[in-house]
Amino acid sequence: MTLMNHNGNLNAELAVPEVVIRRLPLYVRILTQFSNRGNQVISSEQLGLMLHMTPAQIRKDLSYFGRFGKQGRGYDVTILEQKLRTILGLDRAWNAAIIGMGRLGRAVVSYPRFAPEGFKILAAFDINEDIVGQNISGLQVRSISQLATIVKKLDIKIGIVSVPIEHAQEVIDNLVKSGIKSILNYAPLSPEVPVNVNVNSIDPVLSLQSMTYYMK
Amino acid sequence: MTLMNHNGNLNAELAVPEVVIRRLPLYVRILTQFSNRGNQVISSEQLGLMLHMTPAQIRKDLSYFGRFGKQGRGYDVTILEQKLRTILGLDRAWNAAIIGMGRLGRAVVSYPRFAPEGFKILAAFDINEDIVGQNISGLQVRSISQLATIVKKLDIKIGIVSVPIEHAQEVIDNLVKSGIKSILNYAPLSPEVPVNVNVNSIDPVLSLQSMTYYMK
DNA sequence: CATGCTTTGTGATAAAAAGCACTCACGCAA
DNA sequence: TTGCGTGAGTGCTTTTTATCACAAAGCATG
Repeated sequence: MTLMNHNGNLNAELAVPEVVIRRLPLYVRILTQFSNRGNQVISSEQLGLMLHMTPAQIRKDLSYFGRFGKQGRGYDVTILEQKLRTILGLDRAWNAAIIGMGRLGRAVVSYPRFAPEGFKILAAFDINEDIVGQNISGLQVRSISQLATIVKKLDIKIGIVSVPIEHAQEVIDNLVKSGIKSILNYAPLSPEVPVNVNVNSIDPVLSLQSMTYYMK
Repeated sequence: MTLMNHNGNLNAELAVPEVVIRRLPLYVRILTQFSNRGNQVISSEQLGLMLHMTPAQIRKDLSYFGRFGKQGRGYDVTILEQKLRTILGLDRAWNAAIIGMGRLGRAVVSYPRFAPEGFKILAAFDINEDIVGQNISGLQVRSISQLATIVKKLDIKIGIVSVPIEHAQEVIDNLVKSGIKSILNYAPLSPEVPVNVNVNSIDPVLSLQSMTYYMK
């Protein structure tokens, strides 16, 4: 049934499975580390070793996007890293807004690993009028009512939700209305969003709650 | 090949797929909400609606553990919640220790959703001697050298790793040596652990990095 | 106490993901 | 050059996961 091959495919670029996309950032990460150590070439076997996966899977994953390796040699670290960054859209910066500036929100904005990866939190919002107006880590907290305006003005593409669960769905609806298509959600719920909107939830409690199953 | 049926199976309780285990806490969460709203009965359809999954999948998942529903009616909310909690080991409290009391560690210990779910952070450790001895959110920060001793003394079963990536593997090795079998890891790496140890990583950067793929 | 409606539990089927194994490209060395 | 060793790319197979669809079970109603 004529599916895709490495580039230029008959019936859709939708064909790359989401699991594969979720693994690409892992590859990028290892490649960056490798390149920092001065290595020029890496094999699928080495990658697999570092990520605890089979070399075959890595090769398969990469083959969705092109032929990046050289037989008998491996992958050029720098080139592959660059290609994957481009594929993932990591060759540019992305602006984000955070909604919810309570304890969790404050922790998130001061988290030092977003900015170096090109994710810039440019605006902060809260529902609570006591918090609105405060300056937190260099961000002036705005009223949620300004969301749509600011999203447009600052070209914000990502929403980070760190409000309590009671407000989460409402805030997410607001983000969607403002045109946001990508949401990083810290609230413990499975939000309702249109199919063209992507939500990724961070939920350490769920992780703990499934680990306990194996502790008996 | 004679696999498991709902309880009492010929060749191993290992037979429940991990994906299923990871979904059970979601069911528990919805059941709790439902019961708080005073509902007595819930159907797989309602559950599926709230979690955006098919009713069939929910029924299949539950069928790994028993027959909890009544045909034509659904599941008794309270009973099912209780059963699932027991299956997951959530009918007791679990003691945890956190290693790394920098910014991230401080945020984690003050995160208000662990304790109510029965996860008690009883001890905090750090490598940095400047931090050791400080009192943070009611926890006396200890030297990492005391890890094994304290793990035994306080019956700690879960390790939470919030150290910078450079120290993460070393800290994880230490946890493993201390007898810890379950680790919640906030450092951006795929740690090396023995097969009988469970690591779950929380990594919001990876989430963002795969979402950008769909934003073009 | 039958009839109809609902929803479970589950074999069977389908879809998705992972892994295998082989071919052939490339680099190196003699 | 030629020959050898390594490792990518990829059809094919296997395994895993999700879905379908239906028989049987419970409840409600007259």
